[in-house]
Amino acid sequence: MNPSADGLLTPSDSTDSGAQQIRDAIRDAIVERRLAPGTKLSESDVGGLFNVSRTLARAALQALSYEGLVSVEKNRGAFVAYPSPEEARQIFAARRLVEPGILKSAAEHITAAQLKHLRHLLVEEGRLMGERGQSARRAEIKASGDFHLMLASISGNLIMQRFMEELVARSSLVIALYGQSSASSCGHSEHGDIITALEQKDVDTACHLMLHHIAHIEADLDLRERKSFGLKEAFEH
Amino acid sequence: MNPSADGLLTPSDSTDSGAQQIRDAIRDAIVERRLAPGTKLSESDVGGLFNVSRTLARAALQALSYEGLVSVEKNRGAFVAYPSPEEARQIFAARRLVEPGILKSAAEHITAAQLKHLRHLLVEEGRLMGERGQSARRAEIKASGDFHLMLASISGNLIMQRFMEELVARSSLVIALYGQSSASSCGHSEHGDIITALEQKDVDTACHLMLHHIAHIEADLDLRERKSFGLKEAFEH
DNA sequence: ATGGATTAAAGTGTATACAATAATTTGCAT
DNA sequence: ATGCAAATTATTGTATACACTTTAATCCAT
Repeated sequence: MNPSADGLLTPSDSTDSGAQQIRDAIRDAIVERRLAPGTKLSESDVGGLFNVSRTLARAALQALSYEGLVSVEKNRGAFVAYPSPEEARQIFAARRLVEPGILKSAAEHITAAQLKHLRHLLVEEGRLMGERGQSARRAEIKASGDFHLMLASISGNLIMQRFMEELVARSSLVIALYGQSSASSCGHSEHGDIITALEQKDVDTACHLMLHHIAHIEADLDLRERKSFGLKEAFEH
Repeated sequence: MNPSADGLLTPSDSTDSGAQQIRDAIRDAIVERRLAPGTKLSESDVGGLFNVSRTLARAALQALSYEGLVSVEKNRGAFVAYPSPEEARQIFAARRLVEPGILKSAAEHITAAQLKHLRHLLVEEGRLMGERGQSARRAEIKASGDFHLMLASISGNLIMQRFMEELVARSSLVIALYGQSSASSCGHSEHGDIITALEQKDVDTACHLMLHHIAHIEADLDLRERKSFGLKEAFEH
């Protein structure tokens, strides 16, 4: 039985090539934090939820494990990834390493239309910050990531784009686990500043702002080992 | 029937968890260029070669497609990837973007033992350059990549390490397709120079040398669209 | 012979079936 | 009641089976 997965996923009524679809749906659920880290994803449950056989469910889970969003343990099954503090540090180290370069490349290629699109994403993000409720929060989380992904897309490098997709998704998991201030939105204005620097073709400033921005997100994390003690320890004293 | 796969792969006699093993074996075969770009990898053939069912063969091929080493076309099957010139450019752009950062991080963490290990890899690489024959060539290709992977490993970031593994493997495919001077070894001395710079804690120089090195490899490529025209066109005039 | 439609073969997409492993429950002795 | 062992259940690992798509081969008409 998996009560926590009830109604969490949205099996889209579609005509597509199977596993990919399921993978995307589960990924969205993880990134938007409808599925908590550590949640068991049994093949039968996943298959049942999407009305497919275990074969496809398994393929989807396997795919997600390559992205680092799901960890599969031999003979034990798949779980929503539960990144360790060290893993979290490495994820953000990777972003610090990579995002300035992406930004630089994006600055070289960016068109007026794309700049407008970025601004559009920004106001959308702002609007969601104003709204209240679960679904607005989820949309906000996604929007915040989309800003970074849009930059990767503008950079014109598909490989870096896919890599950033992985990093952004995993970041969402890390923030879900270790984030403190519920305001994941704190970085909103920083996004705006980066766009402004881009508009002015000031790449160095933009990169600087980006590093600052990532540092801000990281600063909101409490990366102490969560021992996840069970019942007994939890109620001692 | 797939004659070209005959005797190319080495089904290791092992006790492991199935698909992973097959994936690794095929990846090695691709990276060491025993499998040419475009080669069809049918699920039955792969399964037969490793004495497993299509299920596992398929899983392995799927996994390789996530790494960009194999491309699977719906209802048509899996093929050793045949990167386009544009894809090739993006792979090397990604390396230029990422490797200086990795090198910087490696320089911060490197120990004396690791430096020694790097030097050891270097002499091994040199030794292989001297030898003659297919298997030496393959080993040399692998050794050349291992230098870059070792740096990623030293950087201490598992995520960047895995990313570099993907980039190095795909680079091998690109060189197989578009490389001109058969001497993939031309970069050997440059590897040495980078190590020397590392020894002297001169990170800036090391990064510079690295960028130069990557540029050198790229310069040896002829990135023109290969139309791969068939028979008729090939014999017109 | 050549071109095109039809038919046969081969291969992939997905579901199901069976074997092996891990988790859970039951039963028993203390 | 508590702790351990055996048996039961559930879940994963892998193979096989069947449906569907693509590719190749065959056949006929021109």
